[in-house]
Amino acid sequence: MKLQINPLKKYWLFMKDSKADNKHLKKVLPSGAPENDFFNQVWDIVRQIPKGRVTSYGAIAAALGIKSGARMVGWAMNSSHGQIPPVPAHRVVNRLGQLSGKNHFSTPDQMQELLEKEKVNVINDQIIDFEKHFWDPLKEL
DNA sequence: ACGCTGACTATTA
DNA sequence: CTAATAGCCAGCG
Repeated sequence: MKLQINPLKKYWLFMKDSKADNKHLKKVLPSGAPENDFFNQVWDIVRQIPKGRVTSYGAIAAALGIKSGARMVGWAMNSSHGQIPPVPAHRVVNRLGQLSGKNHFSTPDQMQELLEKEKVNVINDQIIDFEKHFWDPLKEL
C-alpha cells in the first residue's frame, strides 16, 4: 500500500492501515457510550482534547474506526452545543488546520477567540503551527 | 422508502 | 499547484 507521508498529516497512515479495535475503543470512550450512539462517541473524544491542543475531524473518525466518517464527525459537532458536559468543539478543525466550522458558533469569531484564549493563534481562519498543536486521539489515548 | 445535504478526506487528472 | 470526483452515513422533508 502506498502512503503519502507528510509529517503534518501522519495520522493518515492510521486511517489507511489500522482501525481502532474494540479494546482501543473502550479506552477512548470513558463514558461507555453505546456503540450505536455515534454522536456520544465523538463527543467523548472531543472532551478529552487537552486545552491548547486541536485535532481534526478525520483523526477523530479514525480513532472511532470509521475510516472516512469525517463528515459525520463534523455533523456531530453541529449537535454538540448545549451538551452536558460541554464539548469543546472549537478544538476540532479540518485536516489543514482551518476553522471550517466557525460559522456554526454563536458568532463566527467565537471559535477563533476560544482558541486564542488557549494560546492557539489563528490568522485568516488558519491555525498557526497547526502541527505543534495537533493532538492525535489514536496516539494519545 | 428516497433523495438530498454536509463543521470532510483521499485520489486522480 | 488546482479541480473534479468519489466515498462516507445519520438525519430530515
